[in-house]
Amino acid sequence: MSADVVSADVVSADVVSAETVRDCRPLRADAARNRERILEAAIEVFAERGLEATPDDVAHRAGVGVGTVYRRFPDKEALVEALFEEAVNGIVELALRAGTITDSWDGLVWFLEKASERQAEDLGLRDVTMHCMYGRERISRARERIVRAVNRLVERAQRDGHLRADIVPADVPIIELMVNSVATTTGRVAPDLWRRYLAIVLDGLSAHGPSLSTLPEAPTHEGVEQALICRRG
Amino acid sequence: MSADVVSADVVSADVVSAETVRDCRPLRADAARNRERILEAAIEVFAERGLEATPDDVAHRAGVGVGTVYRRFPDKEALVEALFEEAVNGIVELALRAGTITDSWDGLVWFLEKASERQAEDLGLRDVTMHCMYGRERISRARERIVRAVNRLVERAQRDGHLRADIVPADVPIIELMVNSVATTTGRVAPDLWRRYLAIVLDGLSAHGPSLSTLPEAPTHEGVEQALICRRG
DNA sequence: GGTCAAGTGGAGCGCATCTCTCCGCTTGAC
DNA sequence: GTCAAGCGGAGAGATGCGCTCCACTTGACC
Repeated sequence: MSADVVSADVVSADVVSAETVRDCRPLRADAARNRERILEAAIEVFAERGLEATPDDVAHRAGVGVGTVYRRFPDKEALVEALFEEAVNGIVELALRAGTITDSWDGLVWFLEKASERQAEDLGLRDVTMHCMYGRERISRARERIVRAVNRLVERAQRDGHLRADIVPADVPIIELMVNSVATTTGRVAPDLWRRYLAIVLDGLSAHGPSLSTLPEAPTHEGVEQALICRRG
Repeated sequence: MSADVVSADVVSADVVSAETVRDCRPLRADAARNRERILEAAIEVFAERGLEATPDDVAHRAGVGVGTVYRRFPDKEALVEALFEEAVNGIVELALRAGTITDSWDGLVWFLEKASERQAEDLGLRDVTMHCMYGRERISRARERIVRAVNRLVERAQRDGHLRADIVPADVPIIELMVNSVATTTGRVAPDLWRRYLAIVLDGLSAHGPSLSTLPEAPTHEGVEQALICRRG
């Protein structure tokens, strides 16, 4: 890949991975401005459409050409990593903060709600946390930290007798998967509907039985039908 | 579409939709045999890969050429409809039979389990029942019958005080969506894992609190990780 | 103001993947 | 033996992807 440029510029060839150029020579003013625009556009576009959004979409939203995107980021994966390392670390932080909430059940509930909320708002974040494949290096390390923090949340809630004893930490990602699937499918029609099903699942996880607190707003028959029509293959 | 054949064969042009030919003139022996092979292959292929399986896949599995498939079925949708009308009606039947089970809660649980089971075994059926888009004519009529039968199941279970009063019939397809998403994602690694999450959700739906019956086998951390890696985009 | 590396835009390449057609060859029915 | 019916499968045509290439523009520095 970089081998075919060697003839032109031998010295800088191995340093020039477009991302690291940033701290070698300062970008020209217009280039720096465009870089910011690209990042902002990428955040929006990936949040709306998930990782299936294309670099062309990002470029268009940023008001630049695709070439400009590829000048700053060697490929799509680099762009995704640059964007989502922070966001995934945000989830780690949620899990850690949840551990500081006094009531262990409240902590677990708070984590599941906040994590689902972020993933419902940002389909790119959902894809990055759920489907591994992207971001081997930095992001998957963050994923491991999430696992450890979630382990502690689960064990603590069980020790306190709030969470059913037959739940295991590995249930948590599956539960998030279920809630995500609702958010993905019904998001356009009813952006907060997933909360209702998270509440139902939480009642099923509780060692004390249903919370008896009323569920979030119910879906309409028409709304559900509309949401199920024409969703992504 | 059929307009450009007119010059060749005016008289039969409007009757000759390849599906209806069956009851005009009997197929030649070998053609009839191939038709059966195609249907059998299609059942297998769509069950394994869902509606994203291609007519080429079906032809290959049946040991015939694609042309032969298109000779019998005018297009992919016709093939899908021919296959799944029966299967979707099977779901209607499940809902009706569930209504005859003496205990209304048991009836609802039985329906959700059986319906999920069929959809976990047959990804094509899952796609046909959940995503509308395919099979406007015959299949979507069956879907309406499912809705009516499910309404009755839900109302009966609530009247008897087994199902939480704040659940509505439209919750049922969403719950199936959640369970399906688990079956789809973890199916290869742990084909029965979805039962565990259906059980959790059912505990959340019950007006009496957790069933206290032990949950189906828990997932392993490794299994979950493996299932989340490399799934469909 | 002139110079030129740095930066730009977007047409388009190469690839993959779909659904479906076309046509020369084969075969079963009479 | 005849020939319509049936057959296989190459490939047309559409779509959509990630990414490259290069003629042109522009900001930074003298």
